[in-house]
Amino acid sequence: MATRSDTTKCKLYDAALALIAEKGFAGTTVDEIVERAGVAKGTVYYHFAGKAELVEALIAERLTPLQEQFRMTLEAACTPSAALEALVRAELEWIRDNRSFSKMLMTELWREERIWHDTLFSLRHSIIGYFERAIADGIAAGVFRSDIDAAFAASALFGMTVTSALDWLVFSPETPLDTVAEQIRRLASMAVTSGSAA
Amino acid sequence: MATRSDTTKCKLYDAALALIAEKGFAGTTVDEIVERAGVAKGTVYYHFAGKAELVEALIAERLTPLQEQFRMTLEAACTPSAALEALVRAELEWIRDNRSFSKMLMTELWREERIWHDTLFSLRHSIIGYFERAIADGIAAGVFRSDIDAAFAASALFGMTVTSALDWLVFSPETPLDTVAEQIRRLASMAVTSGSAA
Amino acid sequence: MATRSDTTKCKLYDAALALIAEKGFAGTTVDEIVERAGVAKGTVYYHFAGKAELVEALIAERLTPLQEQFRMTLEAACTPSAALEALVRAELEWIRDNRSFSKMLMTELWREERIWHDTLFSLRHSIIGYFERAIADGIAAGVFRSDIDAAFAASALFGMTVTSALDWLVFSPETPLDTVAEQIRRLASMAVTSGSAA
Amino acid sequence: MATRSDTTKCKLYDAALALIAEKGFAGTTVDEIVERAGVAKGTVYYHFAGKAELVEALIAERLTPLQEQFRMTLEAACTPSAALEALVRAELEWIRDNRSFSKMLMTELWREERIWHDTLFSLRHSIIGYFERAIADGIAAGVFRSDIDAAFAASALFGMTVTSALDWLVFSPETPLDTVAEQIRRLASMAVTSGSAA
DNA sequence: TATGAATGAGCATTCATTCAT
DNA sequence: CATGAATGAATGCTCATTCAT
Repeated sequence: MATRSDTTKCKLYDAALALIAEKGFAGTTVDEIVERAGVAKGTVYYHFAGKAELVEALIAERLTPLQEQFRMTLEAACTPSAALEALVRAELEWIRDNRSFSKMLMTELWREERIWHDTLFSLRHSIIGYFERAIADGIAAGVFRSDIDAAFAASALFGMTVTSALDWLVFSPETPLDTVAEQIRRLASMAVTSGSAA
Repeated sequence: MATRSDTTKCKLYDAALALIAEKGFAGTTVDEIVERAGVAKGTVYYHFAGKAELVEALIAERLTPLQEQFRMTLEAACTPSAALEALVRAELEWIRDNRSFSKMLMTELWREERIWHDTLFSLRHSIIGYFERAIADGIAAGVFRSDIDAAFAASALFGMTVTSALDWLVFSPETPLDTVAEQIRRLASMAVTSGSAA
Repeated sequence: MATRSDTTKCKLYDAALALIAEKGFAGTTVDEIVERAGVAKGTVYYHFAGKAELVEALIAERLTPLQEQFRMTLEAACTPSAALEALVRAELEWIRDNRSFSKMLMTELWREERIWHDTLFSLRHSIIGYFERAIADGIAAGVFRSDIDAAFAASALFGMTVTSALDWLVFSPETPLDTVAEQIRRLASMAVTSGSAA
Repeated sequence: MATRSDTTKCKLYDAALALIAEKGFAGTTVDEIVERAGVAKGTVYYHFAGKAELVEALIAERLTPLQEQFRMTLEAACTPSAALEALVRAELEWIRDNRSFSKMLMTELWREERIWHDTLFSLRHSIIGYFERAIADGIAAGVFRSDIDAAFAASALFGMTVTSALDWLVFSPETPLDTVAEQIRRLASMAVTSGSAA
């Protein structure tokens, strides 16, 4: 099933991802990518229209499983609180396991002129959508406070998790994921749980 | 007092900032910067050692007032809760008023090879430090829960605010700052306030 | 009789001719040729040694009938004047019916480094030879003036016809061939007919 | 008056012209041009948008004097016959003195996709216009036959001259210009002069 | 203090050709 | 007889930097 083309593309994806995470898109040359992938330069242009399109294809290919994972995470959870916790954990795990990809996403997400801008933004929107659904469910069920905007809170929690995750991986990678998840859980659950406020 | 040299540098700073925010550091050429600044190409190299050094100087010049503002914000607040709220508001205001700069910071922060990497990271560290101090004060005073790590929570709140701010500016810039600040205040205050947890 | 090989070659000839007429030899890629011909890239190299050799074979294949037509035209004419007129008409007809080929000939004729340069020049020489023979016959018969060089006049008339034909096809293709032929006949016959000069 | 820029551009024009006449536009590399011109590669792109634009500028720059020469030639002539003869002679002289340029014109004129296509065609049109005016004057004056189309005859004579000139330069460059001019004069003057026809 | 023509190493991309199937 | 994935030398172009004025 894995054709020769697929194998070659995969080698290119891996090489490009590792290099771009380290040096950025503009800082990575096609020469470096093909050298790392072990193919000739022309091969990139046989399979893709150009360097940017290679990255676009890479993003599309690697992002589908991520979205799928989030979808399943949300479906598996019984309560809104559990769903939120599971989503945070899934996000942390994915960032930990796809560090290169996460870093690339962080640095390329806000660059508006890139051709994969739309792909990236729709991903972001769809992921935050899962958080939003969990929060909206919690509000409807009365377990989450009703004076917050679900969409706003979703984006805020997502950003909190990303920031914490990157801090974690850069400054104290030896900390177990559970500890990080627990810290975020405490902050996040309190932030949205209904009850007495300040 | 404003010498001709200062005027020229300022024009270069403004031009570079606007362009880099839009297209990134690597995507912005010296030609574009000097054209927008209305000076000749050689002028950049008369005032700075190179393109990177121009940006480094720009960052250093624009960062001092930011830190100063945070310092004063923290000093002016009476209670830890008020301090946290004021810091969030200061962060939001700054991002709103320095949108280009914020965007540049977001995209360049994680690029390790850049010469201003250290400057940027120490800025981040210092800003988060203000949040951390407010949270630690609150924990010590018993108004904030003691089962969270002040440093961790500080970074998380900072990231939550940045993410919300960028979402705000990109997707719904017409929303008043007060509304955004209030949403974050609700999430943040609950997150750290001591009381019953989920 | 038409083997599969012949069919494939013919498809390649047609595709190559159309593209080269429009974009020139250097401006046409093998990829474009095979796409238009509907065959795979390797097929070109199965049948020909390379791109240049494909064009060389194409020229050789399409040129034989042209020369044959000129030979028969000359033989069929009774008088030198009629011969000249018939040659002009044959040239016009061929250019009209082989527009792509004519255009390719025009642009490639003066490119000395090409491998088919000799083929093309000998063709040109042979065609002009037919004109020359008709003019020389006319001079010998006393119906054409004797103060012109037959070879020179042949080349001049040939060039006049080509130029007029291309102008015709490019700028006023709706004009009937007869009108064009008649105009050239008037200019040409006067040019060579013996009588009083200016 | 000759600025540094002008000097550099001129060196590039000379180098490009010589090389393109020999090897064609597509066959000439920018590297070859700059090496022959004795400047660095970037210089081409400092002064022109690209290789094609360099050639476009070259054509525009070298064509103005040619048109001017034709205009003066036509004005200086007393009679239509003399005008025609002078135009033919001017064309021959120019082709002889600008052999590289002529050859480039011949091979690039029919390539429709080039950016200088319009420039080249309007030149052609303007030059043929001078022939046309002379012929039309002769017809009006009764010295040229009235059964030919002035525009058609102009194009035909122009083409006849070009073809003869290139034949001359390629196959018998030792022939004096006067001999060639005289041959063409005989053919051309007879072709258009009013009198008994075949 | 400022200019802008010139530089050249580095880059993305093209494309005729090869070859295993 | 035909394919199409792979190749890599060659090419047009970019752009940070230099320097004479």
